Amino acid sequence: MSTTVQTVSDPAATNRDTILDAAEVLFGELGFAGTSMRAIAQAGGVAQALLHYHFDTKDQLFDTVVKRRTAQINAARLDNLAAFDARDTPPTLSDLLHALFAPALAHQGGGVPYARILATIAIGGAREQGLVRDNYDAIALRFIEAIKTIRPALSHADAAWGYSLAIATLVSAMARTGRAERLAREDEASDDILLDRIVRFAAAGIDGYGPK
Amino acid sequence: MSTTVQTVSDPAATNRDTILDAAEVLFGELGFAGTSMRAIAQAGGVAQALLHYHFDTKDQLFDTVVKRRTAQINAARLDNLAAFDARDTPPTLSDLLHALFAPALAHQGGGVPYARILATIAIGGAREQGLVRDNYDAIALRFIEAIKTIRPALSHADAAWGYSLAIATLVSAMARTGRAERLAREDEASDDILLDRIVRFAAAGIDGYGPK
DNA sequence: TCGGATTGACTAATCGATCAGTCAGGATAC
DNA sequence: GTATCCTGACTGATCGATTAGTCAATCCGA
Repeated sequence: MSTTVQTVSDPAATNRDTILDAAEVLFGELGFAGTSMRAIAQAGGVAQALLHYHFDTKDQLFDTVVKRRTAQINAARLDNLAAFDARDTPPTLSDLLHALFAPALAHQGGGVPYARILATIAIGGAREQGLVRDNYDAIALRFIEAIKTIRPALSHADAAWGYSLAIATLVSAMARTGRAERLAREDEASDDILLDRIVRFAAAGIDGYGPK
Repeated sequence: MSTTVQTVSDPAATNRDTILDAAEVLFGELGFAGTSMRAIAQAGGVAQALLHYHFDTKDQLFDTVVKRRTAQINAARLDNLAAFDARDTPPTLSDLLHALFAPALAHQGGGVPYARILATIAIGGAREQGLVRDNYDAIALRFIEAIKTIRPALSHADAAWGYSLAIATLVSAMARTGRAERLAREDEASDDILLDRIVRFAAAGIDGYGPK
C-alpha cells in the first residue's frame, strides 16, 4: 500500500463522499491548479478513474465541492433569518452579521479546508466570479435588504458596499492565516473570539456609511 | 512567429524586466500553479530557458515579482508616514488609512495584475504566509503603532486586529472582482471612490473596538 | 444475470528544468 | 593593431516526470 494517505471519514460514507472530502482538503491547501486528480485519488484511497466516473472532469469536481458546502452554509443563513422573523423584537445589526458569519465559520461549514477555497474564489477571476454569483448573490441581496431595514438611513449602495466589505473581513478570518494573532501577539483565536472580532468591526464599519 | 503575444513594455526595458512584467500578469490571472514557464516566456517573447537563466526556478521568479512591487508600495507608505511627522497637526485615523491603502491601489503599485497576486498570498497557506511575513510585517507594526497613537484607548491587540481587518478590506478592493458594484447596482468604481469606501468602512470598524 | 461501481493500464499533451552551444563585446596578451 | 580569451546573455532541443482524461475489463450486490 506504500505511503497512501487516507482522509478520515465516517465508515458509512460512500466513495463519492470520500472523494469530495479529499478534494476539499487538497483544493484548499494547494488551489485548483495546484491539485492533481491523481493526488485526490490517492488521498481518498480510490483509483483515479473513479473520479472521472463520478464527476467527469476536474472542473465539475471542483464545482461540486463548492456547491456542497454552499448549500449547507446558505441553508443555515436562511434558517437564521427565519428565526429573526419569528421573534417579536427585530435583530440588531450585530445580530444580523452574526447570522451571516457564524454558519461559514462553523465546522459543519467545511472548516479551514473549505474556507481557503471560498477565499480564493472570492477574489478570483472571471471563472470564479461565476461561482460566486451563482452560489452567493441571491442570499447576499437578502442580507442587504435586511441591513436597509435595520438602518433605514442607508442607501442601497451603502448597504451593498457595507455587505461586501463585511464579507471581505469574513473571508480573511476564514482563511485563518494566523497573521492577525501574530501582529497582536496573541495565541490563535477561537471561533467565538474570531466571530466577535469581525462582527464588531463590520457592524461599526457599516455604520460608518451613515447615521444610526 | 505564429501567435506569440507580447506584453507592452517600454523600449528601454531589459529582457529581465519584460519577463517580470509578463509573469506578473499571468500569475495574477491564473495563479502560481496555473501559470507555466512556457506561457510566461511566450508572453514575453523570449526563450523559456532565459527565465531559468535569470531567475533559476519558478519559485524564485514568483518571489521576485512580489518583492519588486512590495518595495514600491512600502516605500510609498513610509514616505506618507514621514510626511505626517513633518506636519504640525497629527493625522486623523482616516488620514492614516489613506496613507496605508493608496499606494497599494495606485497603478504604480502594479495595478490589477499584482493586486490579485497579493490577494492570493494574503489568504494563502504556509508558503505564502512566509512571503507576507517577510515583506509586510515590519510595516504593519509601524501602522499599528500609529493607530495606537491616534486612538490611545485601544489596546495593542485591538489595534492589531483593526489593522488586519482593514487590510482585509483593502485586499478585497484590490482584487476588483466587481461584485460590490454588481450588488450595489452601480458602474465600476473609480480608484478614488473605492479608496473612499474602504477608508470610511475601516476607520469606523477600528473605532468599533473602543471609544474615540 | 444484470448493471452500476470500480479498476489498472494506457494516451497525448504539457510540465519545470537542463543541456550544449551561439553570439556580441570587453579585457588581455603580444 | 590584432589575435586570443573570457563572460554574460540568450537559444533550440530535449530530458524525465506529471498532467487530465479514456477505455476495456472486472467486481459485486440485487
